[in-house]
Amino acid sequence: MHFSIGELSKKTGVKVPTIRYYEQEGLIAPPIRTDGNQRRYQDRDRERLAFIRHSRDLGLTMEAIRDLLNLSAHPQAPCENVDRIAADQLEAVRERIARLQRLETELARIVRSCDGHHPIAECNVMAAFSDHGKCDGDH
Amino acid sequence: MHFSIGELSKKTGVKVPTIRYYEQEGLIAPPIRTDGNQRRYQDRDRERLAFIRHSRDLGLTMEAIRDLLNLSAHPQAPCENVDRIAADQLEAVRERIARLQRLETELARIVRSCDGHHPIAECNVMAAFSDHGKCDGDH
DNA sequence: CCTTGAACCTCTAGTGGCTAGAGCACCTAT
DNA sequence: ATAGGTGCTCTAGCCACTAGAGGTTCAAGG
Repeated sequence: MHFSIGELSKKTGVKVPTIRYYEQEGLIAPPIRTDGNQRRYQDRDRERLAFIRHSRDLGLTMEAIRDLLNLSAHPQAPCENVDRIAADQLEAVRERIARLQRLETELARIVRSCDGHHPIAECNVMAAFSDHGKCDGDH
Repeated sequence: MHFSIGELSKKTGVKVPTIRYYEQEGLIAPPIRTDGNQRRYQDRDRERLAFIRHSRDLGLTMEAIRDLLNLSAHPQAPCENVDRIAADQLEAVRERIARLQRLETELARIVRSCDGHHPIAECNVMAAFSDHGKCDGDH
């Protein structure tokens, strides 16, 4: 029924200090305590923490998660705001992918430009890092 | 010949506080000062800072940049270590892309699963955030 | 009942790579 | 001579934790 922070950690995969941090930040409610001041959790807490964990794994910021948790407190309200948070996150992920792909192209070109057998003074990789003019895009 | 930190900033696109931060971190040498204690830079400093800036734009960590700068102090040494830093960075970028693409797939599926016109209690997006079991991969 | 040691507690500081702000001094143009 | 734009140092803040110190409590075994 009631379990310790270590057990909650094992059940959810969230590290113990992180759980305490989430409590401090108001993402999870302060649980009840034993006479000796140790935290004791219930299934309710486990579900909420699992939600937070999974949302973090999906790349959501703590702010977005906070918004979702607030929204979930009004289960009758329409879910458009929920969906918008997810759509925004998808868009953000797509932008980061696009940016990284430009980087990858550039780095691949740089790596190909040298075989590792020159003195550094004549290394094309070194030259490429020095000089943006040798790049195609703007990254 | 000699120019102020503001001018160096304009020439390189690195913000003034960032230049001071790089100096503090030992990436660039402390420049000479005016009688009134203001920094005065030379072209040499501009080149080094441009190198740092471009390397940062290519996603290198400050540690990797520090390594490159140290290597460049031995221009006769073979460039294999330089090339390895670049190759490692390329590999890191590719891993981040792969991870983000898994995320994108998952998020796209989640976003598609709801049209925004349900009460939150029945929202598939909300359900997907709660429960990793509904996901394909492990992100 | 007592002891052991694993797990818990709070509090502070550190991570990376900057950025913002306070409260001053200086430098250049008029 | 003065105005205001630029410079200086120092401290704190950002995000989302993570690490460590120094102490307390809990559960299992004797």
